[in-house]
Amino acid sequence: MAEWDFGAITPKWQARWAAAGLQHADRTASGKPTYFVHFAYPGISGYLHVGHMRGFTYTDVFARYKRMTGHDVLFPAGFHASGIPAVAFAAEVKRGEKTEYLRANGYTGPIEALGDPRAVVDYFARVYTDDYWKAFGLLIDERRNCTTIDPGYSKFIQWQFRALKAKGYLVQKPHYAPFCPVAGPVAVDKSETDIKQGGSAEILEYTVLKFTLPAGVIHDEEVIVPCATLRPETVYGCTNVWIRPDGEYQLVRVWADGAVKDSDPSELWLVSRDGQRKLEWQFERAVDLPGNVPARTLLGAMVTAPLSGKLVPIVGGSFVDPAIATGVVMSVPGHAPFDYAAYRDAGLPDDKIPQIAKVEGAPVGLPAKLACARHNVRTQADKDALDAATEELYSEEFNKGVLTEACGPYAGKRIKAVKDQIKADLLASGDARLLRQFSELVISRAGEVVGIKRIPDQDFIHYADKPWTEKAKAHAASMAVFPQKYKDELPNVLDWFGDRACVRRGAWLGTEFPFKPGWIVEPIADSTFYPWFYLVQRYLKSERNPSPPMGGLAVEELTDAFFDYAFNGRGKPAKPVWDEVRRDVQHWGPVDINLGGKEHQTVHFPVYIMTNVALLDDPSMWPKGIFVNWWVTQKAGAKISKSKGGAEPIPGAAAKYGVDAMRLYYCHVGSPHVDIEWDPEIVYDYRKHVERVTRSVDDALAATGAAGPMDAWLRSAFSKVLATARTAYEGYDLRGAAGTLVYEVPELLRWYARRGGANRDLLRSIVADWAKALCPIIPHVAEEVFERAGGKGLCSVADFPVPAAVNDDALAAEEHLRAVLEDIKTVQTLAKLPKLTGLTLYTTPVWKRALAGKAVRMAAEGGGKLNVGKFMGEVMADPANRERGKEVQAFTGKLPSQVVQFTQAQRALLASETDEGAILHDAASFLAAELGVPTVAVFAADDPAAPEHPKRGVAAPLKPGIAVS
RNA sequence: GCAGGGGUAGCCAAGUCCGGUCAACGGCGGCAGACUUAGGAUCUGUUCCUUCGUGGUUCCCAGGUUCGAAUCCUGGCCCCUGCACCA
Repeated sequence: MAEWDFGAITPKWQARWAAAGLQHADRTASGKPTYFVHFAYPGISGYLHVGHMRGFTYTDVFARYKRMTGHDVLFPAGFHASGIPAVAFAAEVKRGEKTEYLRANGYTGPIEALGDPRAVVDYFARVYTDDYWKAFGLLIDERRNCTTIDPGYSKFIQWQFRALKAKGYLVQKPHYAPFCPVAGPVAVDKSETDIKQGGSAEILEYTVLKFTLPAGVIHDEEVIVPCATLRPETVYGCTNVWIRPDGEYQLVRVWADGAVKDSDPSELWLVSRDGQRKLEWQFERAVDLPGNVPARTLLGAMVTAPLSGKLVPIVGGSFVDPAIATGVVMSVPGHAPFDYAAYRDAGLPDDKIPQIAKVEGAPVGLPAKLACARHNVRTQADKDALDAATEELYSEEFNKGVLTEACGPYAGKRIKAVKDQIKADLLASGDARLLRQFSELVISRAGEVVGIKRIPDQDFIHYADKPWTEKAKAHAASMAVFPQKYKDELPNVLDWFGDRACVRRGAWLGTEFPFKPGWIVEPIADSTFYPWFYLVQRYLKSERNPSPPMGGLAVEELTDAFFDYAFNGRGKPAKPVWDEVRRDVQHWGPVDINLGGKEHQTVHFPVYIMTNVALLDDPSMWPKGIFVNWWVTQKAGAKISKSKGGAEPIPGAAAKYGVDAMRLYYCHVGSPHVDIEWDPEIVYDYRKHVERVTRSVDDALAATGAAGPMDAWLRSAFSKVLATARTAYEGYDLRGAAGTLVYEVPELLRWYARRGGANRDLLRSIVADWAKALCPIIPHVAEEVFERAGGKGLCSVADFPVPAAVNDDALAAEEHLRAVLEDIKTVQTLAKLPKLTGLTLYTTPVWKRALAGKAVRMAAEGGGKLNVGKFMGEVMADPANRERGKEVQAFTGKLPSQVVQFTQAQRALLASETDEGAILHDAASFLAAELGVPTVAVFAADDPAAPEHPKRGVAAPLKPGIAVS
C-alpha cells in the first residue's frame, strides 16, 4: 500500500489542475448554468494569517461543489489596494520599521524596494496569490486578477461615479473630519496608520449652551459664555458655570453659519485658548479677538442660563480642562458627580441644589451626592472614582430617569425620550450650537494635535435616499443570504445606512474623483461594484495579458460608453470586442455568491447591494447571494492581528498540518457563522481525521471478496450519507457535509467489514464516490483516493455522485441488530458474566408482533399519536386476543407510550413484514464471534420447540428475551 | 449612546427559525478493554446522577404559554462585536 505523503500529494494535484486549466473560466456554449462566486478581496496591508484562509477556503469549496454539479464556474479574485494601508506600509519600510517583519516572513528581496506603495501592492498581490491561494488549492482564475489602483480599474470607478451622479445619488454638504494642522486630513482608526496616538478615539458631539453675560461686565457688548455638555437636558439643574480659575480665556467673534459679511449679526464668545481653534475650524466664520481675558476677572460674574432663564454665578473649578470643547462647562451638581464634588469643595451649600430627574425606586437624595458616596469620592481630585460614579449615574439616569417638575415644559418626560428633543429645541431657538471633539487626545504622525475640521463641500453618496433604499430592500428580500439572521437584519441595515462621505484629500491610494481634482475616492466607495470588473479585466491589454481575446481593449478604450454598453447594453458597440464583453456579462451574471467577513455586514454588503441596484438596468443581473463568514480569533479572544504578522503564518501552517487538514478544519470546526478560536492542537486533530479517511480507504481497497449479503446494506447506508452530504452542500452547510462524509463513512466501512462484507468491486466504486463527495473540501487527498480507487480523469471535474435508492429494510435490520447486540452486552454486564458460554434469544411471539405493528400503523395514520380507545376496541374484537385477555391488556397498556419512543427505523421495521427472527438467525454467527460464545440460539418465543426459560415470556417486539449463561 | 451577536454537559461545539423522535450530532479530553509493543498511534466500549426502574435532574437565572420547551413569550444577569472618510 502506497504511503500517503500529504506534502507530495498537494503539489502533485495542484500541478495537474493547473495543467488541465481547471481554474480558467471562459464563456462556453455548454448550456450549463453558471456559478459566479468571489470573496471580498483582501486589503493589501501585509502578510495574512491563518484566519483569512477561512473565508477564502469556503469560497473554493462552493466553487468546487458547483463545478461538480453541472455548473460553469467563475471564481476570480482581486486586491483592494486603495486607501491608507499600502502607503503606511511603505512609509514604515522607509523608516526601517518593517525589516524584521519582512525577513521573518520570507521576503528575500531588497528592503528599500518596498518603500514605494505600488511596489508593496505588487509584492503582496504575488504573495497572496502564490503562497496563500494557490498553496491551498483554490481554483482562482488568476487571468482576471486586478487591483483597485490599476489604471483600468480607475476608469471603471470614474464611470461608476459619473453614473451615480447622473442618477442624483451624489450630494454635497458640510462634514466634520479629523484634521492635522500640518498634514491636513488624517484617518483616525485603531491601526493608527496616520497617527501616533489616539487610534481608539471617538468623535463626541457636544451641545454648547449659550449662557449670556450682560454688556458692560467684561466687554461693552453682551458676551456668550458657551458651556459645552453631553447632557443638554440637565440645563434646568444648572447652579453655576465652571471655568478654570488659573486659565486664560479669550473672546472670539462668531457668526451663524450662512452669514456672508462681517456686518451680518455676530456674537462674542468667551472660550479657552484651545477652544478658540475649534470654533475657527468647525464654524463657518469665527475670528478671535486680540487679548486675553484672565479667569479671575470673570469669577463671581452672573450669567443667564438658556431655557430656564436662571441667573447663575461663574465659579472656579480646578477640574475643568481647557482643552475640552470650549473650556467652559455648566455645573449640575445634582446629577453630575464632578460638579457635585467641585461644588462642595467650593464650600457651597447642598440644600440649594435642584433635583431635575428621578429614577423610580432610587433612594431619596441628590443622585450625584449618593453616587459620590458610593464611590468614596472625597474631592474633585478623585478622578477615577468620579469617572466611575459619572458613568454609573449617567447610564442609570439616561435609561430610567424621568424629568421632574423643575424642567418646565419637559417635566414628567423620560430622559431617553426627551433628550434629543431638548437638544433640537435649543439648536432651533439659537440657544445652542454643536461642537465636535475627540474623546481622547489624538496626535498625528507630524506630532500635532489632531482636531476636527469642517469641510463645507464634502461629497457624499446619498445612500439615505428613500426610493433607492426601498429598491435595495426589496431586492435583498429575494437574495440567498447566509446566515439567515443577517438576511433578517438586512432591511434594517439598509435603512440605517446613511449618506456616506465618498472622497477625501490626502496621501492615499485610489481613483481620482472625476468631479474634483485632487480628491481621491474613498476605499469603501470604490469597492461596491467590482465583481463586474473581473469580466472586463480578462480583455484588458497589459504586460501580464499581452494577447487578450478578440484583440482586447487598451486602458484608454475603457470609456463611459464602453461601460454603459457592457453592463447595461446601452448605445452601440464601437468594436466587436464590446459585444464579447457584453455577452460575458450576460453569461456569467448575476453574481451568485459574494463572500465576506462579518465586519462587512454593516460596511461592504449594504453598499454592494445599493450600488448594484442603482447601476444595473436589468434586475436579473442584481446580486443573488451573500455569505458572511465569522473570524478566526486568537486564544485570548482577540482578533488575530494582520499587522503584527499573525498567530501562525499561512505557509508554515500549511506545511505543518497539511492543506487538506486545514481546509477540513475550517469547514468542520464550527458553524461558519461563529468565531472560532485558533488552537494548533485542534488543527492537528483534523490532520488525524484526514489520516483516518486515508486509512479507511486503504482498508477498503485491500478487499478482495465478491458480492455478499451485506452489500445491500452498505449501498443503502452510503447512499443515505451521500444524500445528506448533498443536501448539506446545497444549503451551504459545510459543517454538515464534512461531518457526515468524514466521520460517518469510515464507520460504515468498518461495520461492513465487521459483518463480513468484502466486495472488492462495490468497495472500489464506493471509495471513488466517496472521494468525489469529499473533493470540494479536501481536494488533494480526494484526487489521490480517486486515482487509487481506479477513477478515470480528475476527481475535481467528475460529476458529484447521485445517491441511489435507499433500502430502508436493510438499514432497519442492521440497526436492530446493533440494538440487540447492545442489549446483550447490558444483560451480560448485569449478570456479571465476563465470559459467556451460551446465548439464547427469544424473539417476539406472533401476537405481540401483530399488535405492535397495528399500533404503529394506526399511530402513523393518526399523525403519530395512538388513539387508545379505538385501538383497544379493534384489538378486543378479535376472539384470539380476548382469549389472552390479561396478557393482551398488560402488553397493549404500554404501547401508546412506546410507539412515540421508537426510532423511525424501528417504526418502519414494525410496520413492515420483516421478520426479526430472520435478522437474528442470519446474524447468529456474527453475534457468536462478537461475543465470544460457542453458539447462539434464536427461537420465536411462541415456537413450541423453544426451550423453557423465564426470559422466554418477556420477549417483545424489537426486544427479544435474552438468556445468557 | 446607537445597532447587532451570544450564554448548551470537563473543554470546543451542533441543535434554537419550523416545540415532541433531545440526556441533547460530532470532535477533544477522561476511563476501561483490544491490538501492538511504544506512536503526539489505531480499534472497541464508556463518560450528568442512579438503590438500575418505561428512575431522577439538566441546556445562564426567574417567571409564563403548552398535554409537552434547550427550542416560543416576559423580565433579569453576564460576555462579545460594529459604528462612517479605517478596511
